[in-house]
Amino acid sequence: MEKVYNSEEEFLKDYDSSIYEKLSMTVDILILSVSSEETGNYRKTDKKKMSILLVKRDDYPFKGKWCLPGGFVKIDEDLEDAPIRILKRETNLDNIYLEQLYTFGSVHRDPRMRIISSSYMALIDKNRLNENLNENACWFDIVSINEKDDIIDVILNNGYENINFSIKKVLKEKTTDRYKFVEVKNDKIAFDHTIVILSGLERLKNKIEYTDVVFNMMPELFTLGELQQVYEVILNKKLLDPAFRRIISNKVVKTNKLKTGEGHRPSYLFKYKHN
Amino acid sequence: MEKVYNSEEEFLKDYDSSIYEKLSMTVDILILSVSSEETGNYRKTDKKKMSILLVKRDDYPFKGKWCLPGGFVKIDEDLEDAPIRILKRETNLDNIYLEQLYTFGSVHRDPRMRIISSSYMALIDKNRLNENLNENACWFDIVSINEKDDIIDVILNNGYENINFSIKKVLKEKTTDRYKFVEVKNDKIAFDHTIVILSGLERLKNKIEYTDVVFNMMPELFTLGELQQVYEVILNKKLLDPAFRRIISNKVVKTNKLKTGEGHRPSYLFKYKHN
DNA sequence: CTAATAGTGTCTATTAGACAGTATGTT
DNA sequence: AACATACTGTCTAATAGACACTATTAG
Repeated sequence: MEKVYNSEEEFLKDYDSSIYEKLSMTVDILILSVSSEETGNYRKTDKKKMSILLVKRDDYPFKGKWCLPGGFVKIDEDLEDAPIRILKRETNLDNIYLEQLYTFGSVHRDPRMRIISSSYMALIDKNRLNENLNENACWFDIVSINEKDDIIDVILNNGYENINFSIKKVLKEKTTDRYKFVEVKNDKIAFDHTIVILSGLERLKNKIEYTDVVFNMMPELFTLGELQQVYEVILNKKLLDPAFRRIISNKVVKTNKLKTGEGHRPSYLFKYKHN
Repeated sequence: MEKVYNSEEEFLKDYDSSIYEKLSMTVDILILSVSSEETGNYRKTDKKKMSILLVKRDDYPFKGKWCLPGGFVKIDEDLEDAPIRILKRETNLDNIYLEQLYTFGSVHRDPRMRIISSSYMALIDKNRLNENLNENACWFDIVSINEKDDIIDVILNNGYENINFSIKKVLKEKTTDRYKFVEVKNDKIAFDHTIVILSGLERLKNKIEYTDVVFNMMPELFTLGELQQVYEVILNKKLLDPAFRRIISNKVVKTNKLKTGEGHRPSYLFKYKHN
């Protein structure tokens, strides 16, 4: 016969947590930033690209493949503290914008054992790039993202190595409009991290329209041209100057400082304006 | 000295998964629907309210309090299959729109042991309400949601019992625009489920604007008046008829059927149009 | 007839898109 | 001077908000 408890304290004292089969939890972080590539022409502005931080696995499983920085959630650690700790470990950066993306939990997503993983997105100011990176970590530029017929083709490059993968957008039945990503081609990225990468890029693309998250990727002072380039690289399309300036006009404040020495008319530096 | 593995198979055969401390994973489902309340006047249309399904806990912890339907994720079950199973158990419904909301993982969110929980939102057609409900489950109408000075006050009612809780929207520092919900007053709802409820309602409010998810809450055939009422109850504000009809005109198809017997001009029935 | 909702026409205000123009520092 | 970007003015197209009006049924 089952024991009857009269208070929560009494119940908890007796509680045996081993009756359920337990599992492991990890977090994976998609660390996004915008990098600049010299054009060679002293007049032209640098070409901007999105970049993501990947880590080369030097252990099984997926030995030799690239993956997102991540790690196990400690038993006495809040879920949301895990990505902060891992971000610090990999980039030595504190106080970074982090946002939970999605929690993946297929039974066989990790060949070792049952692992459920929460993915996070971190947005980093480009000027903090390449400082104190963990040695196994490496920035990859997103060379191109091409979508046609529901197949998304992505090419990454870190200066030495190309990574190319393809994902298909598959409509779910009972959702009227949502789709999920399914890997079509991928031989260099471990786990389900290609899906995480695309989910994060898509999330950022949406969020840039109705929030101010971009400013987490910007330095304290920036020109409107630079800000526009970041928008363009995230949205993956050209914007018209007057329209762009109209839209961001109430999110920024003009300073009296100028950015000069660029081979053309100098531009005013702006700051983010909290509302 | 560490053993060197030459293949993934070899590595996995030796792998001891017990080296990490494990934890339990649950899912909680916010089941949302729209209910109708008779007005007493044969001419007037029913008053619509959002409703959510809550379960009374008859065991510790939180014995006697209400919570969202939920349960443990089985060790051999995909994460996303768990909410499907639990939804079936509680409502006997299949093929329902389900969407992951957020994964909560504070160390002490469950007093028994370390549990991380993924919350899901399910959207149900009002005409399937109250059929084959699990006996411990009960629909609560959202009587009111009032927001002033970043405090959100919610009142629920199931016909017998009132539930009233308050949540504060607190800005996070390093996010430029995101806030999180913090409980201010709550003595009837278990765990962190008040937060899940508000997150879901907010998500739905946003998604109704840029997706077609509403139609998961509608029957096969509906009038534009009914559809508009569902929009209004989700957005918690009145809409102007012409504007509403313009916006949804490309999402619906008019049929030649009429809804009559309402004490006023009959209205055409419409169907959802996939695009 | 009346109460109540169904459904439409149209005016106005706001916002988005597009283009063309002027401005200015570096080499 | 010429190049490249900075920045603005303005026209047009599209969209959103508001109001007023007509239509149609059950009782």
